[in-house]
Amino acid sequence: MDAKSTQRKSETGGDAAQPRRPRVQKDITAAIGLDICSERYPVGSVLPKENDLCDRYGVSRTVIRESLKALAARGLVHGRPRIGTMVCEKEEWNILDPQILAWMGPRIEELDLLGCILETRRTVEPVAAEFAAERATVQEIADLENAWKRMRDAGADTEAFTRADVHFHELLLKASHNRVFRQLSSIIDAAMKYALHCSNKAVDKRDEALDIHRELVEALRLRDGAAARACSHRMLDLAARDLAPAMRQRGQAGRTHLTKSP
Amino acid sequence: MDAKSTQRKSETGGDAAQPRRPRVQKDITAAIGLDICSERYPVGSVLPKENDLCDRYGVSRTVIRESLKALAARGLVHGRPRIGTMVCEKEEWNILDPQILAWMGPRIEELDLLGCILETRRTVEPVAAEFAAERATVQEIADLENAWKRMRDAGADTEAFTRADVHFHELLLKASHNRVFRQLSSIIDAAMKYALHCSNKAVDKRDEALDIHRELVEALRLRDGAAARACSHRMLDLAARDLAPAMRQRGQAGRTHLTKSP
DNA sequence: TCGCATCTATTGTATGATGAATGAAATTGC
DNA sequence: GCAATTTCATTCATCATACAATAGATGCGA
Repeated sequence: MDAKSTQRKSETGGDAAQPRRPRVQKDITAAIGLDICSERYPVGSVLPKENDLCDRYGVSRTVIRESLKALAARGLVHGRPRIGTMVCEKEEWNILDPQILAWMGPRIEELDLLGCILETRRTVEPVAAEFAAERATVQEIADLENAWKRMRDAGADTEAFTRADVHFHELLLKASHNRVFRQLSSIIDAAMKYALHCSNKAVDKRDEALDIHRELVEALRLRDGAAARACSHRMLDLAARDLAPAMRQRGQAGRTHLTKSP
Repeated sequence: MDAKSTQRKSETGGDAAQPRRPRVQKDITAAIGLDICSERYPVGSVLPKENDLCDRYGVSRTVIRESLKALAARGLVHGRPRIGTMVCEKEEWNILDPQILAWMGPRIEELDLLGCILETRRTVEPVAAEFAAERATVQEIADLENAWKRMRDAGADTEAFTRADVHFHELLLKASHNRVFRQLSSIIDAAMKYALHCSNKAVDKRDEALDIHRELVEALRLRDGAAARACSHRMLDLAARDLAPAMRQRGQAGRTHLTKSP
């Protein structure tokens, strides 16, 4: 009697013969976003007018417009009345957005994400650690320890390890009790995941990282700001070392800043 | 026969006798946002269901929904099916958003914006200055100098001075050629305006600030990273000094970090 | 041919209606 | 009496359509 309860057809890519108003905006957004990231619509070009896009994708203008709005919010396109919707310069793209990272696929490497994320971490994390040492609540410190335990227990599961690692650094920024840092955390979240994933590929180096993470939690517990800061620096030195090959292999990468510990 | 061509009435604020579908979404969004920020809809409460809001404001449900979506994007509210739209905790609010700052009005002070903005600047700006010293293009340095000149020529016009000041710091972050810093710049832009406005209220202290800004441009021109960093530190010491009264007058403010120069 | 007003195509904003999803309350089965 | 199920009100997503505003194209007169 539950023939009706089994109607959870979530066939995202399928065409299906049941034209019952499926949820398509995500797909349309992804399709256009993908076409932009793959330079099928090159930077500076104007994409087809909205009505043509409606025909091409077989949806109403509402959906097209919502999709374009979503892309505009990510800095991919910029619409002007009567002119059309133009693809923005890559400089304008919000490359920290998880969707864009997904749409870029392997081409992420062209963006020098690893470099600027590492620079940002070097700038912010030690300070955040120091702040956290005096401001974090016991609950927040406990949460950090739990995240550390999940890293420890991840075993060979690189995905799980990275997930816990990202969560750890997210919690650390939140524990700094600075609203801007906190917001920064959610902004760079997706990029952090990518960066940490690259760091963590070398399984044999994870024990070392694990130790430093634990030491950091210990420093917070002792309310020792200087020690927390130092831990953070060592952690980043480690990350820089592990990332060096991945970054060197494509030249660029800002000078010496990535490996020095001031 | 051209009675139709003279219909360019763009009276934004007026009521007008020809109510032919005015543009109202901005106003509705502001009205609800204002009601939330003034705690007429307290944190945690559920605001009226969409149809009631339609009646109350006399617009279609589409407008209400777009407005709620805009508020949700700012972290003010969070809607769930069947439940309704709930006002989020203040912690969730994106207090860096220009609109929210405007809606908060004088109550901005409750948010400790000055403190966390200053902390962030202390963390990021010196590093950005150092990066800029080696990476900025000559054009970018020239732009910075132009911003400085606009500060110098602002005279008694505090608004113009602050505008140029904000622009200067925005350009500095962009000149660091780090995409995360660059993005940070646009995110904290509105809050910077507020913070610098507070700093710049004391007209007699502006000459000092002006000098340091010029020195920073000079350091960039000489590609002297250490000097640029030092300038930035002194600039922030100055800002901290000028903000001290505004911040002290309402307790709080994170410990010692705001006035020390590491 | 040049400069100005007018026209027109395209994007932007608003409306009402309807299917789809959701979760809490009412109802039924045991 | 309690738990599982159904119902139902409400939000979410889409659609078709109409109106508004704007910038480029057109055309007219001097």
